[in-house]
Amino acid sequence: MPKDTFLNLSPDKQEKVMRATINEFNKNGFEKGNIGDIAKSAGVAKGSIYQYFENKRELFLYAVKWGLELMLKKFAPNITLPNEEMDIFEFLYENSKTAMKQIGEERELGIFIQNVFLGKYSNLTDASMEYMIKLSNEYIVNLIQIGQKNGSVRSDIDVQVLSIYTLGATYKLKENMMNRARERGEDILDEEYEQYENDIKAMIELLKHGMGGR
Amino acid sequence: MPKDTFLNLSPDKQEKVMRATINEFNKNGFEKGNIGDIAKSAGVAKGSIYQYFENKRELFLYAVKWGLELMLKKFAPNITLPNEEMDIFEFLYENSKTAMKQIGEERELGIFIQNVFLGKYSNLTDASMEYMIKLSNEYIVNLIQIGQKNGSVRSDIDVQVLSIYTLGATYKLKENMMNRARERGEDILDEEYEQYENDIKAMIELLKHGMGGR
Amino acid sequence: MPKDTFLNLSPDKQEKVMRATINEFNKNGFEKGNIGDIAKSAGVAKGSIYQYFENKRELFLYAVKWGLELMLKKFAPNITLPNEEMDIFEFLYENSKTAMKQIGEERELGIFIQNVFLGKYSNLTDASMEYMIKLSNEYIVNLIQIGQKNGSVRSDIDVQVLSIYTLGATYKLKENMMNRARERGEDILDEEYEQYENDIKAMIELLKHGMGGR
Amino acid sequence: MPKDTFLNLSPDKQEKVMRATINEFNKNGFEKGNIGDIAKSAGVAKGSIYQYFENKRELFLYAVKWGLELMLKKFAPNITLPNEEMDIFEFLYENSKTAMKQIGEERELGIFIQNVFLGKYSNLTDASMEYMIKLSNEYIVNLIQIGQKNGSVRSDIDVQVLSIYTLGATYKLKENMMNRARERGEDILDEEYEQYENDIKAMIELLKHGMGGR
DNA sequence: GATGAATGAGGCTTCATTCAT
DNA sequence: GATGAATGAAGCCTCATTCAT
Repeated sequence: MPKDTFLNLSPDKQEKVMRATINEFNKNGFEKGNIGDIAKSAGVAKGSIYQYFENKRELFLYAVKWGLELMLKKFAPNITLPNEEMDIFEFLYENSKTAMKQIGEERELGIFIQNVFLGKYSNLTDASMEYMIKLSNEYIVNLIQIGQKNGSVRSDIDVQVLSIYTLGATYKLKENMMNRARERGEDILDEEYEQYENDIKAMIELLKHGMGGR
Repeated sequence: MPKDTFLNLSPDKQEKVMRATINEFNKNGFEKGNIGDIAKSAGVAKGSIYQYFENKRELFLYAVKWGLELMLKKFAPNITLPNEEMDIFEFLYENSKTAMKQIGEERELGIFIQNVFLGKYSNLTDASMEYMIKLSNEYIVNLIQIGQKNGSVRSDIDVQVLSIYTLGATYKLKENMMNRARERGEDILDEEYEQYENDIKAMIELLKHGMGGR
Repeated sequence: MPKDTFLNLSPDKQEKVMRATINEFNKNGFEKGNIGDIAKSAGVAKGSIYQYFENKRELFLYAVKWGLELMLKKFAPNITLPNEEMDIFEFLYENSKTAMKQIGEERELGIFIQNVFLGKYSNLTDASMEYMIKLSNEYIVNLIQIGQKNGSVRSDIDVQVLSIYTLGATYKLKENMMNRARERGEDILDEEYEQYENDIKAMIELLKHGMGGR
Repeated sequence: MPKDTFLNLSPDKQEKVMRATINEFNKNGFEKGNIGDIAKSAGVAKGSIYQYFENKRELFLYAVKWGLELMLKKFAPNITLPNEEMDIFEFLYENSKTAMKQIGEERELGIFIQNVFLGKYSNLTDASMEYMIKLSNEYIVNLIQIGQKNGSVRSDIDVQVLSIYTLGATYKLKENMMNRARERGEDILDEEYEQYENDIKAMIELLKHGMGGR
């Protein structure tokens, strides 16, 4: 969706523009997000933004795409893909720890993407974003189906329901971590890592066995 | 926080203004929400809004308060308060069914309140709103503690973690119901009720026993 | 220019309204002067102001008239009228001391009237105000002519020029006293009276003999 | 205090904006002065004004600065600086004649600056304006001190008092000339020049020798 | 292609005046 | 006549987008 002018920029410049965009929208939301400020902090002219993107909306939308792809490029190697034999909860645990580290390294970006998926910008979603959300949903569904096949996940409940449930159960915890990450400045302390890890463990345990007594 | 001018209006008029407000913010969010349109659809002059409220922000904030209180007034009688002996999950189930009906009857309002608590307007929270959120949090914590005392909830996990988890696990489902309610027009069909009920049951089951195999 | 409704009010009420008016315009000027605030501080309803006066402008204009008349009523007995034999400068001196005391007793009013004559509200002057200004001008002219007749004022310069000159020469000093009166709270100290008196004496001396050397 | 955007404009454009500003404020005062009208009569878009100045107040304040500087640039060469030997009254006379011509050539500007110094916009004064007023005061004090040294001004009266007196005595006359200049259209007739000159002469004479008889 | 000034629609807010009780 | 709520015109200011260089 960006114009060719943008794609012809050096990757460094592109990144600078994108990060400026993401920071601005994180700080002020979409409506109050200011194109002039984005341009300034990216070190380009305001007019240039309009040579790169049709309008504010397109800029935003592409920032989402760009952010997601960066995440994948940067962290995909660390992601173990699910396979037929693995215990799904074991997998989630490992995955979450990875995500935690990612958030550590890419705070702003992580917050941005989270907000997008949490629906903060729900008025802005378009076809491409819906596609991405669909993908991420399929990923979870796939995961659960593997779990059901190898018996690590119960089969008496519909996959879709399980998927939604998982997303939700994970959501608040992530949000919590986001907020803490935000309040904190740059550095993550070891004790915090431990804290996070404990939270994640508890969450996985709950996902697996529920919170019922006995 | 409204001025006396507003409180002196007939309840009918007050309601008309509030519903117009809520509809507008639901439709366009806070920044794009248009005072002129609110006034028009409430059938008052734009200037009148400013005799009722200091500014847009106060209008919004009061709409939240008003919405919550209406919800309570309207549905509180149906809400069973938790008591020492009750099974927490049983309680959640009953509660959710009630909530479901509420959403059916007060679609716009329900969506509005949800959005507020889901953080869509997070820049706007003020002392009074934080207080309400705190209240709702305490409510859940209280619930869980009762459960832990009477053995219906496991005690080896921290109350706060359980509380966050519960909120999250419930959240996506609610959202889902919201969206469906939204897309649908006015009428809820019987089959939908059934569908909702099944979803709720599944969610409670998962909350209780987890999604682990066996 | 006020409507009969105003003139039928008790003098006390009338005074309250007028003083509130004068205070407001002193504080905020005409444009920013707020009818609602005037009403509030006069203890009447905003609508009542419009039953007393046609509009803001008329209210202002009448406040000027009222203020002037009050001044006259209150201080006229103290004012020695000029007579054929008196030394004009002696007369001015006595007059100024009186004015000084008046300012002490009717600070707000004095400031208001001064501002009017100093042209702060020059866009608002109407026929009646021009008439008053003309009167006050004639008063000075008359004074000077007496002086010229009895020899206390030089006759080689045009009366109009002398009149303007006198007004001007007096003006800055008055302004000065006004400002000091304003900054000070309620009380005038004896030393201040002395200070004022010295200033006045110096001014009269300059008026009389000029500031030329020798 | 204007933004760079303004300073980068061609001097012609700057002048056009400034004159439009000054005219508008002369005509309607600050509160009623209309940014849209200023823009229109300067031939720029309303929004542009806000790219030049932070807000209405800054626009006004800069117009004062600009006006003063233009006056200096334009007329400074004609101004004889006071020196130790000169008769102060002679000096004032020459100066006033110059001022008179200036008013002839820059009517609107002259009126504007006069109004500023006469306190018509007293709510708006800021640090920079106070500084200018202080300067102009110092100028007069300096003048008088020279006079006292070389004997052309009496020494038995305080410099500050003399300074205030001079300002005042001059003021009304200037105002008078202003008003006449205003009422008249563009052209100054020769007879008027003569009239002015006579007035000035009379004023100087009064300043010097006073209006006392004999 | 880059730049940054120019544009003007749009929105919040104020408040003199009118109106209904 | 008094009251104070209702009205809506008007104005400052923001800022996405366009334009000229």
